[in-house]
Amino acid sequence: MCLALLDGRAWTAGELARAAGVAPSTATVHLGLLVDGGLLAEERQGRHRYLRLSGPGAAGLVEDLAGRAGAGTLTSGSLRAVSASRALARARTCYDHLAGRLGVALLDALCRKGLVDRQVGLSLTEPGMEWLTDLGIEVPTVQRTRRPVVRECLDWTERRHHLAGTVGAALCDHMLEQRWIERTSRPREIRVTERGADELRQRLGLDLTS
Amino acid sequence: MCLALLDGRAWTAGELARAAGVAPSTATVHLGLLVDGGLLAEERQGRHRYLRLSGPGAAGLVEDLAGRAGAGTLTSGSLRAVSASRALARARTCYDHLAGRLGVALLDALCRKGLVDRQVGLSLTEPGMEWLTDLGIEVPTVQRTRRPVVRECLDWTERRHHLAGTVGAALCDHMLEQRWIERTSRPREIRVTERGADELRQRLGLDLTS
DNA sequence: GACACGCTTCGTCGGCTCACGAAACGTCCC
DNA sequence: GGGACGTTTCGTGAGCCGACGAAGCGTGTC
Repeated sequence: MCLALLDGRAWTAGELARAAGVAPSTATVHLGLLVDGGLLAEERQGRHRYLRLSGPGAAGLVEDLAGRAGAGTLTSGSLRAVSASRALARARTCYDHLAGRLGVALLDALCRKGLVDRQVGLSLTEPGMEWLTDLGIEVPTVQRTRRPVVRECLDWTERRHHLAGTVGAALCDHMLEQRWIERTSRPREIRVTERGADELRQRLGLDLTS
Repeated sequence: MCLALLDGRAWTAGELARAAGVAPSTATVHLGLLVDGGLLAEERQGRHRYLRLSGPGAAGLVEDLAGRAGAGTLTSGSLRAVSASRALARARTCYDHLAGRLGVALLDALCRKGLVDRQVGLSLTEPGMEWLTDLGIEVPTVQRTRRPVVRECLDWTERRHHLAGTVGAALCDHMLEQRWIERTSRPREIRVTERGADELRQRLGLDLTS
């Protein structure tokens, strides 16, 4: 259920129960514990109980645990499940930023262009800030919650890092808004649009033919 | 046992069993699982089995979980336990860097002096690199393992961040070597020496009278 | 108002987890 | 070699965990 919630959206208790393959009553208990423990936040609307990860910290913890546990279980199963997981490996959202091969390639490209620096921790360079401004993205500064502006997040299909933090989230938002990418019917899956491929090639030298 | 191992040193299986208050046979099983899971690394020497956290990533995960679970349990108990935990709250090591009020104050001072920047993630500034060189600390660059040079680590007594990463570790090493601080007889406890207090005041304007 | 629906509460039960002690093994030190 | 010591293996047992279904509650819909 926590993995399902990594898509960053709020799910109802019933959806999570179905996703996990357990009875609704079972889900109620577990979700209650997770809320009590501060990992999930809930919002009640009518007869629905919406649940989401309580914040980036919680998402980070789930990512970390998932990375260690190895989500290798996803790669086996029915044909349908396998092809779905292949699509997810290609491009997906991870909480509120991009993941999968696309996410990893994006961070690589940003580093190659000198927009993000990996030498001393992960940091946004001066050109990087300009590049974001050019795109119309307001460069976020560190806020109350102390969420890092740029952060590395371990990608558990690629086993390499992709870009998280407020910049990762803002970039993902922007790409969705400008229709460089779009969501498919499946929860966390992402598809790069024609326009997105062009923009990424021009702005970052990123070739997505693979 | 994981919390005990956060002191960054290797413990024997028996020590960990005693620390956790379980039978040696019980500890054997659990430690075996943790090693299999990749969280701990082991090293056998004669009849001893030494265990340590497998790396900074593992330490980070334990820190994160401990922070969420709230180590509030430590603050109650016998008088002896309470005074021990007070000493730990004052200054201790966390894996391989400094924690407790000292650790938090150190990071604050570094930021105030402009040696570390909190605005865009956490990063080491140009003056910060010079400051380290002046101390005789070679400024670490990002290495194979991709361990961040500077990283924020949530301090679970102070509920604020202290400095981790390779610089946090190097600084802690240096302070021990130069006897600015020294270990006490208790596992993770640290005491600031006279000399250390002087140096910290002069170099960082850090006053430790509290 | 009746009904469908989503969620929750409660009671129950199987099974797994985790603890222990006894015994064995290997190492180190007389 | 003998004995102390640290660790491991194995068997056993208590207890908790986590699952379910039935029943109940509140909300939305016809």
